[in-house]
Amino acid sequence: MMEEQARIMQALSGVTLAGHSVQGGMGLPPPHGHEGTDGDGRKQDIGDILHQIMTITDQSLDEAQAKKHGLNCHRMKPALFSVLCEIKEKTGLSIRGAQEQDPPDPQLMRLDNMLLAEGVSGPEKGGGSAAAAAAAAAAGGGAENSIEHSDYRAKLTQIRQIYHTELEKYEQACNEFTTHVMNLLREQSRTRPISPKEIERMVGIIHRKFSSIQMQLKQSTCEAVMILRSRFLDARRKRRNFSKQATEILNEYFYSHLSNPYPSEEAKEELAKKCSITVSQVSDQAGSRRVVSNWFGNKRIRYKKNIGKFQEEANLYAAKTAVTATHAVAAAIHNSQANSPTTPNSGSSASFSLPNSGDMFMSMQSLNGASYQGAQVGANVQSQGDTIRHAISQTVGYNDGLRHPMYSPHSLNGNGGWHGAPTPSSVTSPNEGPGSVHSDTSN
DNA sequence: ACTTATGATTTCTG
DNA sequence: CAGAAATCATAAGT
Repeated sequence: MMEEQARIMQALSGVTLAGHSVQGGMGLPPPHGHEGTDGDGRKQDIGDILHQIMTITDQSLDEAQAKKHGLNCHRMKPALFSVLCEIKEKTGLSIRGAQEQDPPDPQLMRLDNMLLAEGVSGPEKGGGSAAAAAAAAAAGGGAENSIEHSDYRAKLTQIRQIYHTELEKYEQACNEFTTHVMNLLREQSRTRPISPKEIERMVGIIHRKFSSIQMQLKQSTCEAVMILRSRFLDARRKRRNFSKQATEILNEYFYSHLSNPYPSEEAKEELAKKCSITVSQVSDQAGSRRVVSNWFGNKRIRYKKNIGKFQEEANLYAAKTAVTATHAVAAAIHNSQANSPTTPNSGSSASFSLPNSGDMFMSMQSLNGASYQGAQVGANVQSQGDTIRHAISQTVGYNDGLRHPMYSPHSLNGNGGWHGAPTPSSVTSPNEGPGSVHSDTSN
């Protein structure tokens, strides 16, 4: 502080009359002479100077420059200067006191966090094209959502680039402006006292201003990202039919667990994996499981609503699984011939406690006119459990007295699950006919 | 253009 | 909260 003052003084003395450096004390008017004529003249003089100073801004540049020079050379200048120093010293305290620490703006923090989370402000994650290629390569077969994903990434990269450019621009402008102001202040410091604190404050103000501009940038960037995101989400929300393969897998599971088509979370996950329903997006896990849940929810209700319509499909998948099951069982039996085949477990996933093939068989019969060539399909139509037993009974001669493999009228309704399971018998003709009840009264 | 299929969402329910 | 049921909105088939 002291040396700064000294510096300013020095600079000043270089400009003004060399001899008149201010002597240590306050630069008040010299005490000699009473409040007489001399004093009045001086007062007048000072008032004049002040007036000039105050009006200097109203004048043209040249004029002002000239006036400034004049003032600089004025004999009273050193005195005034030190007075100003005094005043500043005092007011400076209050300013300093009033200067609150800028609180870390929560809004800005929020934006920063979001930008970081969105990968806009974070480190560059591989070039767009490279990333896209990687994504495409990774996905292999069903890469359609990866393509979308890379599209998204590309757009995000674009946003990021703009953001960074703008940010840099602002930064640069801020620096430029700061140096400019600093120079200005330095220049002015010859005329008026400027403490480093003041400069600091000035710089602080400038920075704050610029950061508020930056905040706007960040905000609009955030908005852009949000829009992009939502548009993407919408695009994803748009119905995309699953791949043939996926529906196949799901249907397989559904029909082979017809008596209890409620896959466990575990099973859902597995199914999701199998179907490569990697519907990216956050929570690949929960998300894909939800997708599977949706599918089963829809399937259950729609199946129940109009069994007839699903008959063909049911037969198809039942037959399919039956075949695989038979093979599996055959293999199993082959492997463990010694073991008593008390628990015929199929290789496929776990627990279908009470497979009641009755559903299918019966409802198939109840199909309106065009009954599906009964016997043959009927045999195949049995769901896994029965098929297995059947196969076993044929192969090994194992037969628990469960029920007739071919014809089991009322499924043991013991299986509570799948409650609404339309009792086949009552279904006689679940309103079939031409205008079958639209499941959805759409719109 | 209209209908059907189908994935998702919303609302309701136990 | 999971699942049923209703509903929405779009894809796909005609």
